[in-house]
This record gives sequence, structure tokens and C-alpha cells, in this order.
Amino acid sequence: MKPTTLKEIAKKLGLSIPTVSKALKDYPDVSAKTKKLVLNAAEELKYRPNSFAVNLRTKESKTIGLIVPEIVHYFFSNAIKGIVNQAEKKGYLVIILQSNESFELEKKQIELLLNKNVDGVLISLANGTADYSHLNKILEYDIPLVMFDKIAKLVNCSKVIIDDRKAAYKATQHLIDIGCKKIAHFRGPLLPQNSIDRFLGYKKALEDNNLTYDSSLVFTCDEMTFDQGKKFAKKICKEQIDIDAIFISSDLVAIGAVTEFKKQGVSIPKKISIVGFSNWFMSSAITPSLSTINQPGYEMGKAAFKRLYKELSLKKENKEVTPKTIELETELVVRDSTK
Amino acid sequence: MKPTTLKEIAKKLGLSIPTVSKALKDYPDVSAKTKKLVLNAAEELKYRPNSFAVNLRTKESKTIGLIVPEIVHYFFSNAIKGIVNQAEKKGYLVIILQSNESFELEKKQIELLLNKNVDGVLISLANGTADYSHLNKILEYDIPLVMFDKIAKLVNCSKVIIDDRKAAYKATQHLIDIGCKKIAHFRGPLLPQNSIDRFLGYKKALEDNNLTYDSSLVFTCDEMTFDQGKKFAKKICKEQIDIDAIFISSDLVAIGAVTEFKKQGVSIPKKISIVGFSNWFMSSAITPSLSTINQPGYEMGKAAFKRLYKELSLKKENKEVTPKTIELETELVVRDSTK
DNA sequence: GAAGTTTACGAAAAGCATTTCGTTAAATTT
DNA sequence: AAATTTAACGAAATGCTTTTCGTAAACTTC
Repeated sequence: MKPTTLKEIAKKLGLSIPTVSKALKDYPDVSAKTKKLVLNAAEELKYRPNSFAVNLRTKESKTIGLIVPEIVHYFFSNAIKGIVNQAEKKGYLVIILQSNESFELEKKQIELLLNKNVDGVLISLANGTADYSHLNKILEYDIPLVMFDKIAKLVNCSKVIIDDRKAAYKATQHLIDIGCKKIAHFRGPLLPQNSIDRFLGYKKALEDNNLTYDSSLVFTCDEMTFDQGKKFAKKICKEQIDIDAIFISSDLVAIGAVTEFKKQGVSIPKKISIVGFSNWFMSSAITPSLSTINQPGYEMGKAAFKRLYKELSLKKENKEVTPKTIELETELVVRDSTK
Repeated sequence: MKPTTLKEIAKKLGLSIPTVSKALKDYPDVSAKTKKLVLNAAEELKYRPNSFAVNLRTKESKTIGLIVPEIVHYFFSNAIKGIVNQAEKKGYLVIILQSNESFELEKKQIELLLNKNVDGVLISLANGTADYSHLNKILEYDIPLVMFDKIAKLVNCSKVIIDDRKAAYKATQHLIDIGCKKIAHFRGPLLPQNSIDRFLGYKKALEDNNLTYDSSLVFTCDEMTFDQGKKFAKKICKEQIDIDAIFISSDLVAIGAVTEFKKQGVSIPKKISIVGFSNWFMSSAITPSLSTINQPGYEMGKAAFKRLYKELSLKKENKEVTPKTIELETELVVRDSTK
């Protein structure tokens, strides 16, 4: 069962290889009669162009690389889905890699993708990534690069983001609007820009509403897990920390907190109102359902690929590419945890 | 910034292309002196072998295709992670595609992968897949194929599975062991073998324990969602269906049911004991925590790739490949929903 | 010093599709 | 009927690496 080549079709029909090739690609300088013959023979012999040879000639693989920090994650798996679906529509395949939040692995994987000659790269950075030379390397090779969600502002490429600061501000403002005065914050790790921005949005909202910012009400999760939410909720109960609301940077952490508060008999939202972040599908399922910020993972993936595709197209036409930052809207989803 | 080729290194050093190639690959018939020269020049010019040319020569792309019904899914994203991690260790990259539970899409995507000349294929079937000619086509092209979790017994390829029947039997037996007599079952859709097997395991356990099987206690979810769990739980409450336990084919559905029962004031496990399936991370988080069957997604992905790798290696050595079915163990995880 | 061996390199083919350009035969024009 | 155009095809080069095989020079051996 060896794959058929142009050579074999040519031999069978007594034609030359170029003629067969041109017939299959509907070139005008092949007669209708010959085209029909070739098409039939190709069908019969189950001809399939050898993609390696095509890649070599055309210098493109119709394949892009995708690096995410973690595959098993609601936001990222949605983003992956958006990317894969959109790519398929445009005739591109997606090679997926996971950096596992490790800078070293991220570097290595970019190396793998460069070696593979992917046409473009999509990446959401690992938390630990502070040096950007591996990213600039991609650009030096003139390979289109689009970063999404977890980006590096200093890298001169297109980006797809949400305004984390604005979203966090919105969430906090909502808590203030419903009458909360002592608002705590469960933030993410110190490094990634997202956690920083969400924290800053929270702080700004307090200040704009003349509420004093109290750093002792900011709890830093080193991981965004259910247990971290429980942990800090327990701490709040135990130490009887006086608050009436929390803005939590992740739905999963928020649901952990809600679970613990319920266990401790702290009524939500009566005693404490909570807003999460990301609109994980479970946030509408739990009781009380969780108010949150909708972070459109699927749409971000889709937009990231679309932008990459645009840049791939521009490159093919030898046109200049100007990096563009695309900001997707987030919205506040009000549910029972803030009513 | 055009990529360096062997030709350029050869020209720079006044050597021939083959010598440069052999020097880089540490062939014995190149002098140590020349090797050093070549290595330095390659470093300096940032030489990177053109993978398209390498693929063409070696007839392999070091890339495999992966098709899953749905990316945004706890079990599958874990399987994907296992596959991607393991593949990376062995120098393979993974192209991911999603069939979206559609037979037509699955067919099309296999076509895409064949056109891409992937070295091997991993697949978990869509629910609707009943015709297997597209899968046999892969085998006809002599491309190693490994199916995992949602498999077709009739296709003559290696498989990585769990014993759904046995696992379901175990879950049901556990309910019987703790004294339940009237055990309902929330099953998955009618088609995929998994739901059938889980149902059969449930039924067999009842029969082996002299409990009468009552088809009116079997509820068929057309989708495995949180809301389906709520729906049937509500139905049970409303119609006051007399049961003391449920074996539910999915943790997500089970958690939906638990949520609804709690809302309706049905005490779990006092009034109704529940066992789920898959050991989704949320099943240990909710209250009461959910007893379940651990379905090792990551390990299944890992095993599936390992088997594929084995077959790829055998093929390279022109050795015969005998399809093998690998069965991974599941275990019952007892938590508060059955105490 | 002649015969045989080792060392170190290069020519050329192979892998397959694509594209440019040239050529021949047929068709059209004047 | 001669000149020009059009139609239909093929030769050859291109893309880059890998591998086989051949060859020249240097070296060893008796």
C-alpha cells in the first residue's frame, strides 16, 4: 500500500509529471480531455499529494504551534477549542504543547516549533516567564506570533487580551453598588500581569469610591485552586476578619470559598457577597450561583487565530505587518452570590 | 532573515554538502577537524535543518494526529495532556482535532490527517460513529492507529480502555454492600459502548445480588450535563420515585443531581446514596463529597501514546504489529455520598 | 617499492511536487 | 500559401537533506 505519486499517474497515462500536476490543479494549459483522464486516474489510484514535498516547495506547512501553560483548565481548553475550530476552517492544523507554567519548558517548546517550521505561533505565557528572548527569536525568524491572555507587553507582536483591570474594577464596583463597604480580595500569584491588573482594578475601584484600601484584606493564592479558596475562607472565619464582600480572581477559588463559608454557616450573600472571575460553567450550577466576570475563552482563542491568519496572509503578499492589540469585552454576570 | 541551509555552510567552508551533513550528524568518515569547523559554522549561522526536506527524505514527520469528541471536557483534556506530555518525551508533536461528537466531522478530520502524512493517529470516537470505513482506511495506508476510551471493537487496531462494565459493577456492588436495595441508574446516551457497558455492569450487579432490575429506574441522559442531573433528580422528587441509591455514569451529572437533591431537602447519603463516574476533581470538593469511580484520563492518554510509539517503532524495523488491547484499572473512591 | 588498507571527502541519486520556460503542432489570419 | 497566433504538452530547474557509492591521497605492510 505505497502512496501513489504523480510519477505513477504520469506513467500510467503516458503523460509527463508536470502535465499531471497541472491537470490536478486545473491549470489552463491542459486540455479538458487530459484533465478528465488525469482526474480519473488520480481517483482510481487514490492519489494524495505528498505533503512533505508540497511543504518543501511552497515553504509552508499549513500548521501552527500553540503553547498554553496548562491544558486541563476551563479557560485554556476553551481557548484551544476556539483556536482549533477556527484554524480548521482556514485549512490550518494546530500542534499543541503545554508549558506547565515553566519558563524553561516554554523555551524548549518554542525551539521545537521553530525546528518544525510551523507557519505561525500562538502562545499564552507561563507565570514564570520574565525573559522574552525566546519570543523575540520567533519574530526574528519572521514567523507571525500572537499572544493571548497571558501576554508580555514588551514583545512587539499582536495580542488578544481582556482588560483585566477594567473587569476587576467592574466586579468591585458592583460590590460597592450593592452596598458593600469592607471588600476583601483573593488575588492570584504575584508574577503574571493578569493577577497584578486584577488587583489594581480592585484597588482603583476602592479609591474611586472613597473606600480605604487595606492590604491586610488582600490574600494571595500561590495556586488558583479550590483548596486555596477554602483555606482563605476558613482563615477569615477563624480570625473573624470583618468583611462584607470578596472579589476573587478565579471562579474555582471562589467556589472553594463559597463551599467553606457554607460549611461554616456564613450566609452568602447575606453576610458576605462574592464575585468570581472567568464564568466557569460551574459558577451557574452551584448554590448560591456565583456572580462573576465573563472571560470569553473560546472567543479569545478564535480572535487570536484570526489575527494570526491575517498576519500569515499579509506575509504571503509581502505586505508590512503592524502588530495589533485586540481587546475583547468582558461583562459582569450577576447571580445569587451578590443579591 | 532567511534560514541557513547546508549549501551555505558548505560554501562558506569550501566543503561539499554531504560532508557538512555528515559532520553535523557525527558520521565516522569525517575528520575531527572538519567536524569542528562545521559545528562552529552551523552555530554561527544558526543552522536549523529544514524539516520539510528531512520529512521528505525520511518519510516521517515525527507528528501524530489526535482526534477527540470534545476538548473542553475533564476526561479528555486530561487524556490530551497525557498524550502531549508523553509524545514530547519521545520527540513527537501532536496535532489536535475535535470531532464535536459528529461522525461526518470525524471522517473529514481523518482525511485531513492522512493528507498531512502524520506518522500515527490516536482517536476517541464520536458518539455517532457506527461506520468504521474511515478508520480502516488509516490502517490500509499502514498508519498505526490506537483508539482510546471510546473505541470500536470491530476495528483491528490497538486499544486503551477501562472495563466500563466491571467499573459499573463495582460501583453498584458498593451501593448494595452498604445496604441499598432500590438502586436507580442515570445512564449516558444509547449509542456509545461506554454507556451500554456501564448500564450492563449496573444490571449485572443487581442480578448477581438477587435484586430485581426495574427498567423504570433507568434514566437516559441525552447529554452528560449538570442540568440533566438536576432534571432527573427533580423528577424523582416530584414523582416520589422510591429509591435509596443511584449509580450515575458521570460525575458532572451526579453533581447536578446532588445539587438538586440538596435543594429539595433530600439528605445524601441518608436518604439516597450516590456514586458517580470519572473522579472529576470537583467530586472531592462538593458537599457531600461524591463517591465515584476513578477513570484515569491522564494515564489512558499516556498509555495510548506509548502503544502508538511502540507500533511506530515496530513499523520502522519492518516488524509485524499485532494489535493489543490495554486495559487500565479503575478503582472505587468512597466518599461522603455513600456513607 | 609494490600491494593492500585506511582516511576523508565529493558526485550523484533519491525523495516528490511545483513552476518557469521552451517547443511542437494545430489553428487562425491576411 | 505564408505568417502569426494559440493550444497543449514536456524538459529542466527548484526546494533541501540524506545516503550510497566511488575516488584520491595517505598510510601500512612485507
